[in-house]
Amino acid sequence: MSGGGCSIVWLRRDLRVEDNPALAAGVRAGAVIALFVWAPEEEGHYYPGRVSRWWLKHSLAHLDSSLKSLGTSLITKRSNDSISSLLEVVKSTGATQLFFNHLYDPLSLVRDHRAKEVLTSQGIAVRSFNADLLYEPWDVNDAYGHPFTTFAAFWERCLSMPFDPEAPLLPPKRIISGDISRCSSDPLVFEDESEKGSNALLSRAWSPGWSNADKALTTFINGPLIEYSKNRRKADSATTSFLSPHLHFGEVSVRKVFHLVRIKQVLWANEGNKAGEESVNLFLKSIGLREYSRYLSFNHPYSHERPLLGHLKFFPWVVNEGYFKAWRQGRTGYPLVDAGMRELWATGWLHDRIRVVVSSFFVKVLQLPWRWGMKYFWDTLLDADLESDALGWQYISGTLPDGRELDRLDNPQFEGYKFDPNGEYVRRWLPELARLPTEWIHHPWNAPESVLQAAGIELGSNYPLPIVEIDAAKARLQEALTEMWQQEAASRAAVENGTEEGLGDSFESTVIAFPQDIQMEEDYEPQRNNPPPPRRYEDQMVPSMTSSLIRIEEEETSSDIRILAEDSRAEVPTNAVVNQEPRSDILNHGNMQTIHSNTLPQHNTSGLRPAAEDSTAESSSSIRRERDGGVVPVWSPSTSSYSEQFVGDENGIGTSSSYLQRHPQSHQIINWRRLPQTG
DNA sequence: CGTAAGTTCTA
DNA sequence: AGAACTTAC
Repeated sequence: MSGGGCSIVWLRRDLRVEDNPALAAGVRAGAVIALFVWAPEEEGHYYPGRVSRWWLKHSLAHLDSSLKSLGTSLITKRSNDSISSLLEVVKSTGATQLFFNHLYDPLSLVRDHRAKEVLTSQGIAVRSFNADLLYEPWDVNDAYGHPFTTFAAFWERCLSMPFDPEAPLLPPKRIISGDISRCSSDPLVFEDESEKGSNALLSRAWSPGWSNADKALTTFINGPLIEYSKNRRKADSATTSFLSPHLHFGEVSVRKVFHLVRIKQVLWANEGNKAGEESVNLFLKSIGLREYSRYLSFNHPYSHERPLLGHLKFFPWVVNEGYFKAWRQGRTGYPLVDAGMRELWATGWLHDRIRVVVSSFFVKVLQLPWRWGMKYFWDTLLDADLESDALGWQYISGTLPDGRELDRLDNPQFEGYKFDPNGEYVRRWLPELARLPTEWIHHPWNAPESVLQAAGIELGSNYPLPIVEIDAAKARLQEALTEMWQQEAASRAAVENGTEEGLGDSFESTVIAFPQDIQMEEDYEPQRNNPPPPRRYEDQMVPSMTSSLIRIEEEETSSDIRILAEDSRAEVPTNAVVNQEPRSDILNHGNMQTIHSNTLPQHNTSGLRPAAEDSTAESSSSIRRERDGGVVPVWSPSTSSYSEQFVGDENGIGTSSSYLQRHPQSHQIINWRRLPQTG
């Protein structure tokens, strides 16, 4: 027991009692107030979607009942400002300490850093922990101490780190409750009446909550894992782990997953079970990608809204809301794509392979701005996860150094026969095609009229013709790429000549406002090769969390983001390269640099704030845990000049008013309940 | 044993 | 789509 007052354990996306370092620290320190603050407005544009909120609701209820059986209960606060709520709880409970686990999305990095500052200044001892990753982002560096810029190298390093990931902690045996007599819980509303009906079906397929997550993990490890390498290429998701929503909300710790899976791997290796061993490697790789998504987000806090490779700024996206609508509705005329999109809206779930299919179709065939697609995923996926989805879309869009080739355009027809060779998946989600023979199931437009008639299909009527022909898409993609490189070269020349500093208007061409008036009418008319509408400057505003960060800067005089940045510099380890340029300068004239995709990243001076790496290089895990307790990961805008290979992370957001200010309802834009249900 | 064809992979 | 690797004859 330390110093009288109790501790607040601020729970966020770590909704578990097992292997929860912040909770364990609170319990060790004495009496505990377990707190959850629901402040979705803080998420800005990324207000959680319907199914995600459904999950959260149940996960919290589950956690609350676990906490109750351990001796306390979950305090819930409804808020517009997490930090005010923290202060309020401090006041009403007399807490003297705050513990929480790290998050790595851009908003949390800033918010949590500020929380630490504000609470510390009020005399509260604040400690934070790694609970979400095998290794903290700042611990994984190349031989020169620089962050990795490709996944393979990153993951290889993770698997060969000199110290193992922390072993998972057991749940506390009991929790001494802090004094909550004067601290009331707010009722949290996660779904409105109209959403309840749609959500009712979810509980048939999913069981949120940490102990259910644990069961899902065990089931997977003892079942499908061994076949993972063999089966993972099927569109049907029978062999996936189904852990992603659990992992998103931190219902199970990734360290525990890693641990148990590794044990299984050793077992299989000893038995000489090569396939099992390989399966584990592949599964762990998908865990690694999740790690990498946090790593990227930490190193490039704008990666959810801006291509990491600069030239993509100049890609002439097709701004066609008709295409976008057809994609969402599953009416593109490509059966595998459409089946995937129908499954997504009906269930909130999509196999990883199909996510790749529908998103690469979106980017490469329709050439719609990838952020629209990412936003739709955010709104509809049960496991919507900003960092993972940003990584996925950037990978597909070819905006990562190791992403897919820009000019690669996969043919959905061939992918169909690859991932759904018998057409079962298509038939399940596209009943209108159910009677079509397998021979034609993935390319009905080629089917003889008699076959279509026998199957009851009238193309263009009850199932659309392809919205864009693949050949046309290929040609258009080539044109677009040519244009992109020309613009990129022109911009670079302009910068070199000093004619133009930064990007000027050219940047704006990729930053396209999310459509505002999406209606889900069914009377969709396929549009072919419509010229993109003219792009007005006002339309280019980014719907973004970072815009809302700027708003903080503008509106909250007491918490100027520049002050935040300067303060955080105190925590910069001495070996970090610090760009002293103040943020306001950056905003006014971005020092943007663009490069060719095939140039390898060379010097990526990190602008990260691991903070307070005070002790020496001891690698004993107990000491390390102690060290982690003092660290709050902070990304500080003033110090981010990451890599010359990448877009300057601080560029391009210099427009004055925030998207949120102008579109407060933007998160409600997609009313996808009104989509026609299939089946 | 050499070449062709097939398979599997790509964050 | 294309490379790299494996299998078949």
